Amino acid sequence: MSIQKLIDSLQKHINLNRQEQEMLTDFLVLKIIKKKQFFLHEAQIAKEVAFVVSGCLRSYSIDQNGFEHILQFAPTGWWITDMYSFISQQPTHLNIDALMDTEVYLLSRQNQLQLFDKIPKLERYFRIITENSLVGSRQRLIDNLSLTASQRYANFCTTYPTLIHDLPQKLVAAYIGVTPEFLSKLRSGVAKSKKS
Amino acid sequence: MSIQKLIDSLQKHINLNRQEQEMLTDFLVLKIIKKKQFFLHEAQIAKEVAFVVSGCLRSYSIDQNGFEHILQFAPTGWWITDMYSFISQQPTHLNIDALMDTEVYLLSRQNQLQLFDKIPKLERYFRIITENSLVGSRQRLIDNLSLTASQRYANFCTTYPTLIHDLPQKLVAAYIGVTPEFLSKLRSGVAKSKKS
DNA sequence: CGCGGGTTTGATGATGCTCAAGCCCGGTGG
DNA sequence: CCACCGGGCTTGAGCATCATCAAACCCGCG
Repeated sequence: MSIQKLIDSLQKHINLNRQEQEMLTDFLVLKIIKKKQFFLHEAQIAKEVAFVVSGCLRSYSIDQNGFEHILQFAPTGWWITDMYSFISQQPTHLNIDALMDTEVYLLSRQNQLQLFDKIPKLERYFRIITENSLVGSRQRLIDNLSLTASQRYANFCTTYPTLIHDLPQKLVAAYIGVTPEFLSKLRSGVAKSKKS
Repeated sequence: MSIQKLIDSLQKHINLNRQEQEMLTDFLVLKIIKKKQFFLHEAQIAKEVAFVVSGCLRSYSIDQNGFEHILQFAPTGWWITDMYSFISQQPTHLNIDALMDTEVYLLSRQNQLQLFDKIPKLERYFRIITENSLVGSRQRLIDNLSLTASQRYANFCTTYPTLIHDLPQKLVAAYIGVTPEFLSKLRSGVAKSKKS
C-alpha cells in the first residue's frame, strides 16, 4: 500500500499506534497528478500540502521577464506546497506541477490543524519537517550568495546525483539560477571556474 | 520586566497561564551581548536559540573570498540562531554578532525539547515561528533569483524602513548581495534600473 | 590635529545574459 | 519508410550587470 511510504516517513521522527495511523489516513486524500498538470497554480490558494508517494513535483516562481526559478524538487518521500499561501490562505505567487505522473497524499490545512489537536505528535512531526526545510532553504540562500554558477552546478550534481541524469538541463539551469545557454557552456568547460 | 516582550510574542499565537509562564522562565537565561561581541562563532555548536529583547543581532556567513553575507537581522522581538547547528548539534558555519548592545533570552535545545514535552503549546508556538521563518527564507531566495540589485535594494528599503536609517551601508550591501561600492553607485543613480 | 573606517568615484575586467543560428533526435503523419 | 516538425541542446558575437582595484573624500573620535 502506498500509505506505507508516508508511515515510514512519520516513524523516522515519531511513533504512531494503529489507531492514530488510521485516524491520520481518514484525513488524507490520494491523488494522481499527471505529467505537466498543476498541483498549484499562481493566484490560487494552497489549500493542501502534498506528500509525494511516487513521481516528482517541482515548485517554481515566474519573474517579470517570464523566467522560471525552481525552488524545490519533490521526489518520493518529500512534502511540498507553498508555505506562504498554505499558512495564510492568501493567493500564491508560485506554481507547482508534475515532472512525471505523480502519486500524492493531500492534507488540507484545516485537517492538519485538527490533527495537531487530536494527535500532538503530528505537530511535532511537522515542526521537525519544517525545521529541516528551513535549514535547506537557508543553505540554498547561502549558496546563491556565495558561489559562482559553476560551483552551484557542481554542488547540484553532488546533492542530487539521481535527479541529474533524468532531468532536462533547462530545469537544472532554472534551479541553479542561470540560463540554459550558460549552463551548456559551463558543462562544455568554456567558462572557466577559479576553484573546483 | 524584559520577560514581558517574550510573553507578548508568545501570546500572539498561544495562551500560557501564570504557572506555565513561570515554568518557561525557569528554562531561560537573560544575557547581555555587547556591540561586536559574538553570540555564535564559526565552528562552535549552537547550543541555544536567542530571543532579542532589545538591540539587534545579525547572522552571516563568510565565503571563501572572505566576504560576509548577511542572512538575517534580529531586532527586538525576533528569534535567532543557526537552525542547522541548533537541531543537529553539529559545528556551525555561521557567525552571529551584535550590531549594538543587545539583551537576549537564551533557550538551550535541551531545555526547548523538555519544554515541548511539558507544555505542548510551546511546540505549537515554535512550529508557527519556524513556518514563518521558512516563508521569509523562501521569499528571500526568490528575490535573489528574480530581482536585480537595484530592485533588491528598493525592496530592502520598504521592508526594513526603520533599520535602513541607522545601519551602515556596507551591512545593507552584505544583505542584498552586492559590494559596498556598487551599492553606493546604485544609490547615486549611476546604475540605471529598467523598472522601479 | 591626524588617524581610521565608511563612503564615493572612476577605469577596467569578469561573469553571465541576449539574440540568433545551427544541430541533434525522437515523434508524427503521409 | 521517409520527410518533416518541434523541443532541447550547443555555439558564437556582442552586451549588461556587477566586481575589482585604486584613489580621494568625509567625518567622528582620540
